[in-house]
Amino acid sequence: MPELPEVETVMRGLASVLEGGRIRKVEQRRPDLRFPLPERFAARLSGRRIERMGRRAKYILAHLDGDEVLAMHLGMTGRFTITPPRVKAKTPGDVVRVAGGDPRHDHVVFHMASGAIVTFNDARRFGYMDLIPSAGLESHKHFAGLGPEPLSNAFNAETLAEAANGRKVDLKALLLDQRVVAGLGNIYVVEALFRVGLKPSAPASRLADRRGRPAPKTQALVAAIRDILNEAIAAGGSSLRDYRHTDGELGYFQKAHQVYDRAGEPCLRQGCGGVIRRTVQAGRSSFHCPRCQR
DNA sequence: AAGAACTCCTGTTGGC
DNA sequence: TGCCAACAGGAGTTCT
Repeated sequence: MPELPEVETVMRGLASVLEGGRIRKVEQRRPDLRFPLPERFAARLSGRRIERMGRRAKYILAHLDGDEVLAMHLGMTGRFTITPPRVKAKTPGDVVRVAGGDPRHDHVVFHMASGAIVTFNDARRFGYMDLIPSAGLESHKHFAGLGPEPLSNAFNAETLAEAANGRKVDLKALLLDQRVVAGLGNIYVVEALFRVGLKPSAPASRLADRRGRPAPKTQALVAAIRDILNEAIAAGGSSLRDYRHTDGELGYFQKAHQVYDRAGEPCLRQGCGGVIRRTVQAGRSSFHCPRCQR
């Protein structure tokens, strides 16, 4: 569900109440999410100060005192809700319920010294959390293989062409591969390919010439990915079926989707007249305009 | 070893 | 209206 812009938006929302704050107590309501939670998870977090919030790929990072990082992944349906200090719920959990989903899926609850309460809710439990020593973060198994951040200079036409060179997968699969570029998901890949007129099923090798140098459209694709992510972050992240900002407000970037979930609807490019088509690649939906994507 | 298939889990949606 | 299959924004693991 959440891709880089949504994760960034959630992280910023969390930073407003967590950064510089101290964790008073953590309620861990089940032993695992997608993976087992760390040993003595709640006990190890209580009393810790959150020095800084950050993000890497689709991971939200809470840098703790004592040189450990709490890494959190939202999976498909993970969400955080914030109950600010001094909000008195009529019944316990009342405020959280506004946007937090079914209370049965409240798995981890952070009680801050400030009085703020941050609740992690995840129906499908594809999300996970881990406590990792700061020094070993980049070499941790979840992070070691990650490709460059798409908004950093490390992601550019040259590195993308290099990653695509000789690959047999299609463009869709290449861009979803977190080892190639970290943070894209189904929606933004589909949207970026539309912008540059490449169809999702085209071979990834089209991004490189015979020497592994960038092909003509490679630079445009890099630029489109950056633009789309920046626009989405600016808009506060997408809001789809089960996504909410941490404060319960709906996002609105879905209004800007040009092809995603628009099967059968007209292509929005001026004068195109094509009809958006849904296809399935590796069990996942893709959308493209057959007239302007080749 | 790359690439594709399968898997985890629950909620929602669309077709009949 | 009710029922049930299909599908959902992720990604690690297992196969071929």
